[in-house]
Formats: sequence, C-alpha cells, structure tokens
Amino acid sequence: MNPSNPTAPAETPTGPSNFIRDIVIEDLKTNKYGGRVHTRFPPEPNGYLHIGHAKSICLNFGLAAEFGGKTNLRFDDTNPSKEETEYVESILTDVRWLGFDWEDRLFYASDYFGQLYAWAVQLIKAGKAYVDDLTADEIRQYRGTLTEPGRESPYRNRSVEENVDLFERMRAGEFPDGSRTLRAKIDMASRNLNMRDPVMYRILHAEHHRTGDAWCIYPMYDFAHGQSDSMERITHSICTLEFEDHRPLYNWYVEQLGIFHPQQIEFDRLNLTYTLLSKRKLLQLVEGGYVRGWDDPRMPTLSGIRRRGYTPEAVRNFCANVGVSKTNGIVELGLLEHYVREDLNKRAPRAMAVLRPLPVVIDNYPEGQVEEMEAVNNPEDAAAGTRAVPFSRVLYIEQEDFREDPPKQYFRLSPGREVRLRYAYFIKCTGVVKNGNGEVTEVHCTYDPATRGGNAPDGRKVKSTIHWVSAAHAVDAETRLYDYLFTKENPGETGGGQDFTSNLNPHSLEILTGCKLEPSLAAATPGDRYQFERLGYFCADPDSAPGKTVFNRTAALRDTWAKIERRGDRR
RNA sequence: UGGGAGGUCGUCUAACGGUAAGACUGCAGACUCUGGAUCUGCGUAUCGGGGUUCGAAUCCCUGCCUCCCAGCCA
Repeated sequence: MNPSNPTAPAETPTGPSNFIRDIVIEDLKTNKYGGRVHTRFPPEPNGYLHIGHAKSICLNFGLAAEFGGKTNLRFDDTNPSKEETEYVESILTDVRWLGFDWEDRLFYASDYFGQLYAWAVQLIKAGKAYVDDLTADEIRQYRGTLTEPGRESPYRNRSVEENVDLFERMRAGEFPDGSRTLRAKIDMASRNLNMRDPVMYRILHAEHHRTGDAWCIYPMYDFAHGQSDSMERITHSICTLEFEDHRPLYNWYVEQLGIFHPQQIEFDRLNLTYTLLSKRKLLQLVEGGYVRGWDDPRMPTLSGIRRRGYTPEAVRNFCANVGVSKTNGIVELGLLEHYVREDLNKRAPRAMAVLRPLPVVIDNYPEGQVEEMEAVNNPEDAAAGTRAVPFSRVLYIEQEDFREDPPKQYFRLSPGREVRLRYAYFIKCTGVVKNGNGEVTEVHCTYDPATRGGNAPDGRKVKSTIHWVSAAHAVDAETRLYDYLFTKENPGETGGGQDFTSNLNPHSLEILTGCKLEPSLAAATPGDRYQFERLGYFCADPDSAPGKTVFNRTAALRDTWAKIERRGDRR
C-alpha cells in the first residue's frame, strides 16, 4: 500500500500472497524497474471473458493497485478473421463490472501495426528475417518434429534487397493469402520449436474490426505481443503456463530490436470442476444452441455469472483465494459457490417464495381476514429493517414441506404435527385432500391465534419453521433452477469418438412456472438479488416483463435435510 | 526416445534447512422463528528409492507420474 515501503503487507489483503507477488516485492526492493509496477490484461476479442480471465484480471489489476502501479487493458487483435467489435464491447463491460479501471490506458495491438511493420523491416535489413514462399503445408514439413530438427527453407538466404522488396509487395497486396510469409531467421535445429524460424507476418486479405482494409498482412501474436508490452513499458508481463515456451522468442525479438525488455512470468490457468474454460468450446456451446447464449446463467462467462446473480465481490474474493502457482490443478466448483453464498448471505434481502406450491387452508382462520405480519429483511444486517407480509386463510407452502407419511428426522408438516409459519402462526395439520391419483392437492390446518408472530405464550416448541405465501396476494413467477452444465468433473474427458457435448448435463436447467412470490417481490427489477428463505439466492432475470417475473437461482442454500435424506437412501 | 514446466490433506494454497499451516469440502456437536447463518471440535497430505545433515517438504542423486509445445491461432 505504501510505495515507500513496498515490503509492508497490504492494508487489506484480499488473499494469501503468491510467487508473482513475491517477485514484484523483490523487484521493488532491488529497484529493478525504478520502483515501477506496470501490468496489463491482454485479451483477444474473439469471445467472451470467463471466470478464468477473472483470475488474470484480478491478479494484474490487484498487483498494480497494491503497489501503486498501473494496469493497461490491451486487445491483442492481430487476427482479423476471428475478432469482432461485439467481443471488445463485452470485454470492456465485464472488466468494468468486475470493478477495475484502466483509466486512459485502453490499447489495441492494432494501434501498433505501423511500428510493428517498421520493426519487421528493421529485422529484414539486419538479415534476421526473410520472406518465405513455402506453403503452410511445406512449412510444417520443414519444421521437423519434436525429436527431429527442421530443415532450412530454400528461400532462407534471399538477399536483403529482395526481402525488403517482397515484404513491401506483400503489404501492397500483390500476393494472395497464404502465398508467402515473413519469417524470423533463427535456428531450424532449435529444440524449442518456437525458435525454428517462426512466422512473423502472414497475408490475410480480411477486414479488421478496427483498421478495416488498411492492411492485408497481419503480425502473428508472437511478433506482436512482446513488443506491445515493451512499447507500453510493462514491467511484469503475466501470462499463463502455455506461453513459457514462447518466452525465448519474445526475448529474442526484444533483444534484436534493442527495445525495453519486460519480464514475463507464467502462472497456472484456472480450471474448475464440471466446467469448461476454453473460448473455443464455449463458442461451440453458443453456436450449437446447447445454451441460450454467451450470458446463459449456466455459462462460466462473466456475463453468464453476472446474469446468474453472482456479485463482483464474490468473484474477486474467489480469485483472491484460489491461489496463483505453477501447478496445474482443478479447483472445486464448490469453492466458487462458497464465495457467492458468503457474500449474498450478508447483503441479500430475504423474502418468501414458494416454488412448488401446495395449498393450505387454515380452517379456523376467519374468511376474508388479512393480517400484516412483520418480517425481518435481513438477519445479518439490522439496518435492512422489516417489511409487512400479508397473511390470510388460504396459503401456499412448498410441496417438500409436507409429507403425509414423514420419514424419520423429517420435522416439517405432516398429519397431526404442528409447525411454525415463519413470522406468522403455529399451524397443525388436520387433514388432506387428494386427487384421483392419490396425490395430496390440499392440506387442511388449524392455527393457534395465541402464537401470532411465531411464538407460543405457553413456551411450547415446534421442530420446524416453514415459509409460506398468501394465496390471494401471491405474485406469479417463473424460476429457473440451474445445475452443473456438465456431468463430469472434467468435461473434456470423453469416451471413444465422443466430444465434450456428450458430457452435457441434460438437467442443467429446470424451469418452474406458477411459482408464488410474496407481494413485495413484484417490485423486483432485473439484477435484483434476494434470498428466498430456506431455498437459496435468486436474481431477477432480464427476461422479466411487467406481469411476468423471472428469477434465476444463483445458488441454493446449504440443505442439511437433503443430505440426511440422501444418506438414508444409501442405507 | 526432443524441449519446457510441475508433483504437499478429497480440492486449492502455505511452510524458503528447525513443531507440515490455512481455506473449501467431509464428519460430530452447540445454537437458531431459515434443517440458512454463526460457533466448537475431529479427520486426512510432503510421488517412490537412495544420499547430505544434529535436523529435509525444502539441498543432492535416481526413478515414476502429470501438463504444455510440431497453427500462416492466441
């Protein structure tokens, strides 16, 4: 926090330290970059950001913020065939939503196309790059294999003059896509395949989302990334493990060019159980119609998570606590859920909602009478106050809260048994009405007027408190319950010939209509979050319209009874 | 059978030659007008084999296992 004493722990540590933070602290101590900490988050605008990106965003912005540094947002948009403005918009929105600010430092690799081109010419003139006429297929063959060295291209020793001329003509659009490339002249025998004369530029007559048709040659990521970091004077260039092999190449470019040398540090990408974090596969889910879009609440995208009802605070806490290391592991999805529950428990107002209604008639309650019961808005937050909930003779309770033949340890309503209606009265079940299939369609009860508000003057106890909604006052709603999108911890693991879609969970979405909400919920607007008592956290969906309320279940509450019952089944 | 990076409770992360710690999960209990929350307690780990050392998760040797790399993707 205090730049003059960078080794002092942060005033509000959001999580444990990690090896990258330790490196930054050490660099500050040795004054490696003149006390500067400058990071960047460099997405490619070819898809929506997901929870794995959130880890990187939090790391980069968090580190800079902690040590008084800066973080740039830079789009690595070097491949016009995959990138779109829609994606840059969504990325901007998501980073902002997460709570980070790049201030005036929004950059694009495409801003640097001119400089990159000049540097390419510089390398050609230094005899360090050449125009190659080999086809993609031939380049692959010449590259060799993991265990065998590659062979030099027959075009490798063209004169500087010819290379300059050819490269200029590539840029001028004289050659068709794929006919030539610009390659770095390094070492076809290198044990690191990235150093076997990597392609620097390819010909692509494609419309770029920002530069339009100004260019028909585009730099490869490897030729753009390191220099972009360099131009932005990035001190700590943090990326994921798979780029470790590329570091020697980035170093080579920067050294040949004689420009500022950022320090690249690789960390492990986030993996989550029952979750896919691959933009390619997420795109496939969207395009294949397996989900309703990038922001489907089952998606691990930030837009999906947001629509699901997660808070940025919960995501940040999660990211601060998953740890940053170099081991490839897989974090349990339950940890993410833990952080939403932890956050929402503190801030979500409570309300009563009945998802699967079962009518209850209080036979001894005066017909036509309505009472306003006082309910606490949030037991975790006294300042949230109370509200009035209407009570009347006919109510709805949750089907699960009644059992005609209660199993052991079931404490809820059943014939002859007394329970408390939350914030209202004790009721005792006196009988049921069934339909032709023998299913209970209505429960009859009597109430004890002396227990108004929920306490018995005679001190008698009930073993259970259940939620309810007055039938006459209820607001109808649709709720969408979500389960894991995949049935396998590692959805990428598939049997012979199958792809990951075979691991899709057919029950990942359950839509409930005819749900009954307490009237205060009629005021909910999309994005509003509540805890439906005893059920879970719910968030009003943008699909809501006047008269049609839709809620997403963000996360269920911990359900001890379900656990007991499940265990009972196994015995 | 090349190169790079890794292997610590079920999961993730710490311990930087000196009592293997924390979080999540699990189990047990307390409390409770949410079978929620909260609180208390319990459990399980240094990949294997050698070595150095008074002392090794940590250093050395060796074996095993996992991940990444043969795009004109990023």
